Amino acid sequence: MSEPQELKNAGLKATLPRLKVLSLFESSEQRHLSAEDVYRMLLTSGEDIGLATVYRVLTQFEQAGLLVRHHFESDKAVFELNHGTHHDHIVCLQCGRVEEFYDEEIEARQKKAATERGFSIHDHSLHIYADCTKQPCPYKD
Amino acid sequence: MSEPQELKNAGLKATLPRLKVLSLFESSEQRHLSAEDVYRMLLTSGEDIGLATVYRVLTQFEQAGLLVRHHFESDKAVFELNHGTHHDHIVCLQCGRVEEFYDEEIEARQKKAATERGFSIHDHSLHIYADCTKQPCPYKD
DNA sequence: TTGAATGCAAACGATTTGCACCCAA
DNA sequence: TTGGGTGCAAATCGTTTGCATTCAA
Repeated sequence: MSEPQELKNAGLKATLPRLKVLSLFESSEQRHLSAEDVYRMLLTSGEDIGLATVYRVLTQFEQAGLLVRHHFESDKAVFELNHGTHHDHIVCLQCGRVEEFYDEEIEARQKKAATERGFSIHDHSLHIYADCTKQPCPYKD
Repeated sequence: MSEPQELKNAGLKATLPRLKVLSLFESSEQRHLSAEDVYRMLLTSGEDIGLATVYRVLTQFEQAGLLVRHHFESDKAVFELNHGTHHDHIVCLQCGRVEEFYDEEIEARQKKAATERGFSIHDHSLHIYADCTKQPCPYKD
């Protein structure tokens, strides 16, 4: 499906900033991007898009279900394409490396613990904070 | 152990603001408090303590191991007394209710997933985000 | 006495918002 | 044409920091 069509299906006008942000996520090898990341990457590739617009577009994409927002214990939010399949994250607190994983048993036990305590669980990923054991950490923050 | 003594053991001078903040956590029925919460509760009980001091004291207590800091997906950090035993949290995104739990199997599987992917895990609690199923949510935010 | 701790106000970094201008439908 | 979208700058919000003053040891 074309990107303009993806946006229309999400109920959003196919404007230039939206197309650029969407294709950035679809082409970037980094799955998790902050607003600043997106803003800087767009500037670098010669686009003239304001930071406020980036924030607005990211929020709209989140509401439309195109992106998922995470916080990862840092001050700034990161976004990733919503590929529909639920998964959790392991995040290195030193370098920011993120790996995804899924464990059926963890999901089931989470759900049970929540239900027993009067909660209805969200389809919200767990974040496990850790340190890379590789020396040195393979990414810089 | 007396509170002044607890502070000294933690390597901190027993100043009035520190004593007040510590005893607030030890006497509050709410385990999880933000800096603003602490600040307002101190003001209410007639103490004259600056917000900046509250932030400094909370950070020092965290570094000294007296408190643990969490983010709980909201914009502001909350702190709880460090009672030494590791536990995870289930947080209602509507009302902020927090319940603690511990599941051996979840811990083991987390650790395994992390190790397999080149991470050394932190003793950092998981946060499970959910909605209260009780009507209405029993706490207000 | 004296360096550490505080209070206040200014500074900060991430994010949001008001408003005049612009563009996709 | 026209209402939503955008850029810019100013405003927010939580948190931190500089500095002169105060206090615990």
